[in-house]
Amino acid sequence: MRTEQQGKRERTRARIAENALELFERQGFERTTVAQVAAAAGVTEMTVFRHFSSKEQLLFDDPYDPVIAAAVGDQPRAWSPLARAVGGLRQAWAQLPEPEGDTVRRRVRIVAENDSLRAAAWRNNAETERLIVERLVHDGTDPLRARAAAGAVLAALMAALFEWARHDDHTLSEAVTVALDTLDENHG
Amino acid sequence: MRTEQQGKRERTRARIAENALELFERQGFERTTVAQVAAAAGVTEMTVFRHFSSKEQLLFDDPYDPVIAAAVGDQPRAWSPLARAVGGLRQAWAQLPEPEGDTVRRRVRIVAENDSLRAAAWRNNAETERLIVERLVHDGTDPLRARAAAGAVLAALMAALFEWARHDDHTLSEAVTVALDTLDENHG
DNA sequence: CTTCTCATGTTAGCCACTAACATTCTGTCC
DNA sequence: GGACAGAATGTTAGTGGCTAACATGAGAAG
Repeated sequence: MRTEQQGKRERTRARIAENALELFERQGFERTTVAQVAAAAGVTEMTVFRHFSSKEQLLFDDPYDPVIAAAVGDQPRAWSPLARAVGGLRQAWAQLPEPEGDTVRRRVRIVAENDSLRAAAWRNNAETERLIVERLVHDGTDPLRARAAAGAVLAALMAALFEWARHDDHTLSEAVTVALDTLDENHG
Repeated sequence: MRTEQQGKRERTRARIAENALELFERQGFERTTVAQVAAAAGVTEMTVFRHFSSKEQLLFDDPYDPVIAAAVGDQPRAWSPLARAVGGLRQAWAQLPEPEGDTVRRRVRIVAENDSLRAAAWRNNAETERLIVERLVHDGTDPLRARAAAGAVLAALMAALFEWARHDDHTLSEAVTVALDTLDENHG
């Protein structure tokens, strides 16, 4: 069966990601070398890069969903671009489950504390942003307004993620809700 | 006089930045090597890095102003965090002159077309964002809301910059106004 | 058992970036 | 004008992220 080889691949990938996370927590992202991650996972540097396109991607496993763009499109076309984007995010978020375990939180925490990684997160969002903009423009929104709305909403989302990772006093959903409400006076 | 040495330093710096911009336009950012930039400027690779902390910084000369944070603080404390941030940006922007020459536009154009550089622009904004957040939190705003508002406003600002660089049909001020209005229904 | 495939290893190299030390150039002070 | 101090640049020798080309080894399939 092909399943066994795929299983092996997935296990290797997971092992690399786990070891990377631990090392990053212990010594910091920048002071950790890809060679160290590889060694800790019992693997070659080359293999790390075959599973993760860059060192940063060791922290950005999570697939960022195009579900969001669709949800934005679902909002009433009479609403302002910002209201549609906020509404879309709220709707998309309601469908996603609260993350299990603490892996996500540990990853986000590391990202939140490093300017370069925060920036890298934006590169990771680029595709989502494009999809939202595309959706809004398709429905007649001015491109500039569409980009502004999409960027603003993603900025709020990232603020929520980072703040949630830093403190233990909110669930992720709560943080996202508060952040989005800040952009949308009707609810805040 | 010390002025002559400083003048020399500035001239070298300017020469490097100019040559870099031309090369980036001709061959693209990633396909241009720092060694090429150095050679074009009649200088060593080492010298390039003494003037610019990284290859990216060759495009981010412009000092991002803490004026913005102060302007945010000037807005009525009764307003919502988002309204204060938007108002602050509007006020700060009104003080700054429309950029002369086409250098700024050419730089932004290159940044706008490259995901990595767009991300790098966020790292460049990190300090501004921190200052805005600090200002809002100091005035009693919840940290999460402060971060969301600051991020949203900067996202809108960047959308304006990128859209302005791409097309010739707006002035920068107009683009910024439209982008900020998108976050602020009172004006949009 | 052989053959094909896919994960992994090996080697060699590019490029951004840094550190340590050497050089040249500028302005100053006598 | 000549010795000196300091700043700008050059040289050399790395480290670390990342890629390309080819080699090996272990499972699946006939």
